[in-house]
Amino acid sequence: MNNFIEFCHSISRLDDPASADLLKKIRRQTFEKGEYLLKNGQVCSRFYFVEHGLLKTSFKKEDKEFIMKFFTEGSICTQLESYITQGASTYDIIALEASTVAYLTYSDFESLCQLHHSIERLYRKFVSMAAINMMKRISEMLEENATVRYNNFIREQNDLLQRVSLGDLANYLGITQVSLSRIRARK
Amino acid sequence: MNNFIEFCHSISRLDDPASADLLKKIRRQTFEKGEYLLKNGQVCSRFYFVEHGLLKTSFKKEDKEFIMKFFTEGSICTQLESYITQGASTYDIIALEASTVAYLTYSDFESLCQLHHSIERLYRKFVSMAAINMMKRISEMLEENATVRYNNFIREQNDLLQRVSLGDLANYLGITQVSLSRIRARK
DNA sequence: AGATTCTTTTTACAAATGTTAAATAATGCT
DNA sequence: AGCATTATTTAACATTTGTAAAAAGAATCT
Repeated sequence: MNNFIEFCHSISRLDDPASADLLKKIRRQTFEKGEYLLKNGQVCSRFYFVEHGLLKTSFKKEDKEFIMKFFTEGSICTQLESYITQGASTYDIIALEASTVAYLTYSDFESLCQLHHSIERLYRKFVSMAAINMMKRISEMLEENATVRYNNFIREQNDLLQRVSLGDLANYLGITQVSLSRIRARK
Repeated sequence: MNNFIEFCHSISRLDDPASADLLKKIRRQTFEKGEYLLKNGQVCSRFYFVEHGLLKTSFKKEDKEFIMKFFTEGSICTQLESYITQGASTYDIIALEASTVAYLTYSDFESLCQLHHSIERLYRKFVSMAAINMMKRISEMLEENATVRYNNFIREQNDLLQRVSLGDLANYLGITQVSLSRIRARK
């Protein structure tokens, strides 16, 4: 499922006028590998959907990078805090592969929500999905050590393992690359 | 702010009919210290708001307990995943102090969302707030070690420190009580 | 191919956290 | 008050993870 409007329909029923209005507002853009969709300090003014490619949201602290999330084809990709509050982001969004994204601007999406109850509901469900995913991540970080987290990752996102550098994977798991390398060695 | 309906108004504008309908559906209940609002395996069928008291959501794994969140006066208290999916919860919700909560049942809240666009928007904002909070928690777990997380906790929730056992605090921080005790000792 | 750069692994040592058990302190009960 | 229970701290040792530096391996470029 890498078509935004189809994805929306699969998440929540949209009446025809809503669907038509939504379709009119969807924009599209492509990014090269390494390009920034959002830079630390900017406001995230777009609600992205990944059609092709792979991206990450991350932030840096004292030369160390931490990755909040990878975004693959068929997933919503936004820096939620900045998007919701329309405040400066502390995160980047960076293309890890050449990527094409569909997006709605913040003001378009907000207008659509005002105009169409069914789009407001769609948005509600998007955020609900994001919240559930984050809760799972928190649980996993609480209860499992890095070895288990790594094994969970290769079990649940084996495809990603092929596409993400081990450095980035370590930054996502919250350990150093050296530590990840160690974990991989003893198996 | 420990009145549910006022809290709702403070989050998102509600038109009068919506506000009136919402008010009609709000129920109230009190719990003794130690009582369960939700047990692992049950479906979370209520959307709680804490008027007085203190609660936690937690889960157990191999005798170890992990705490997802504390809920104080004036905050939403729900096991979001179970509530949203209406599936069995893997978490408990437990009163840490005698507590009184206001709540909406799932079916009432869903009906209200169908009926009133402004309540759908309110719900959207509730979930957005929850998502932002969880994202902050994830960042903190990624970038800070237990000592810093403990110091952040006493800085940002010093009131809670007085009300929560150190065991529970350790379970929230994701470390053992022994380790927390050590952190507290060296200061 | 050779040179360069980036990624990953390895090594050695330091620091943080976990585990188990015991000791101490605090709380609640009768 | 005295007893029992629970919460917290301390100690000793094991394991995990971090740090820094070097080595090995892969990818890129000309």
